[in-house]
Amino acid sequence: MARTKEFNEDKALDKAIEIFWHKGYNGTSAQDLVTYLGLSRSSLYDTFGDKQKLFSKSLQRYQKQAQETVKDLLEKSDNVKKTLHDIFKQAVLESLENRITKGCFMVNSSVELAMHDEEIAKIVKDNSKTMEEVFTNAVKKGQEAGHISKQQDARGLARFIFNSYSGIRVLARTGERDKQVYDDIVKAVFSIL
Amino acid sequence: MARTKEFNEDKALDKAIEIFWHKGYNGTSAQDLVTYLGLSRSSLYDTFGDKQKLFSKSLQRYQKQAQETVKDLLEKSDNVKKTLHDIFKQAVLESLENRITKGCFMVNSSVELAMHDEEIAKIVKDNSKTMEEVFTNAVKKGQEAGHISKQQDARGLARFIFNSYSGIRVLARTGERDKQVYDDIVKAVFSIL
DNA sequence: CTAATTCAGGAACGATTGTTCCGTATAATT
DNA sequence: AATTATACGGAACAATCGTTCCTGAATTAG
Repeated sequence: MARTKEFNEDKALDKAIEIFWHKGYNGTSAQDLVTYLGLSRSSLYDTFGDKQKLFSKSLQRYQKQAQETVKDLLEKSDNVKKTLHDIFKQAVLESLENRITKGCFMVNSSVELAMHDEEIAKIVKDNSKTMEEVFTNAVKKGQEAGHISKQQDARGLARFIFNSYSGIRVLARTGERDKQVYDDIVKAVFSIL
Repeated sequence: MARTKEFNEDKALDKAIEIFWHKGYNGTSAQDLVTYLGLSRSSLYDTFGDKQKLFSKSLQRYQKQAQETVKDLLEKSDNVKKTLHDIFKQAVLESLENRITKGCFMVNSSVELAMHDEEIAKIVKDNSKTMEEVFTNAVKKGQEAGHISKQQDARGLARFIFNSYSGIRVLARTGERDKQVYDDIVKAVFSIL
């Protein structure tokens, strides 16, 4: 009975992720969104409600994607320490490859909004909890396989790993472009495991 | 010849630090500043120029204060490892004590602005460089005194320490209030040294 | 064909943004 | 006491903010 949408909602969301990731929530205007997503004001508001809802949906989509990638890699891995190392190496590469580094959308959003927006705070908390679980399981697996030291408990190490990862993403956001800096950090982090 | 200022410029700057630290640059309006600093629009603009200049001055003042504190502690210390540990413990306490945690003004500003404001980027870069130097000297001192392992080079460890510190400040900003999480991270960090 | 719905584009909304300007009050210097 | 430079309070600015609404054309299902 009705006309079909001409744009793909998920692709529009991916565009929204990109611009919010780069400019932040407060730094992105409605006009920015209209221009960058390539759809009209009316379509944008009809589809996504308002700016806050669009941001929230974008962050949730980003979280889901990022989480699943890491989770799959670690669950399929038969050498968890190496896989963790690969994940960090990948983060370092991403920090260096683009002239404009965006860091981590979740970290950026935590810093900008978690204190002021309950819904975003909830997403951030969910993410932390899930990632802690993923890393904890991974560390346990590595400890049982003998790849990772059993001197410290798995959850503590998982929290440490996640913290180091956050730090690296902040570093990227500062514009650091010296690979040696990242490599020094990663080296120290993995000297513990 | 002229009327005297009724307010103290440095105290006003400290107020500006507080509100920018809490709400970020884009999240703080001119009205917020007028209200919170307690001076008129005209005085504010006459004294500090514009919002960007006021922010820049605030961040520089914060940097100077924070840097000197850490630098003094480490240079006067005769057990650098313990002093570093104290600095981390202090950061953990600050993350837990206020119902509203502000993280680290420098980290927040890096994430929000370093990509988009060259002047802020310069301050952030300066800060990173100086802090790296301070930590490197501290680690060297600790290594010579036998408190810190010589297995890894001082600069690499310094970068790792700074990175862990950033991570903890992000964690605070996410609203994490479980002391155990912070303690696990600090424990892992210091197991390296 | 009809009815329903979405589309793009833009006008327009009131609110808020950062900033400027002006008249008056005030205090130090002559 | 007169002069003068500046701080002050507040009105006012244009611009932009996020959001709503209207138009008319396009598209689809019944």
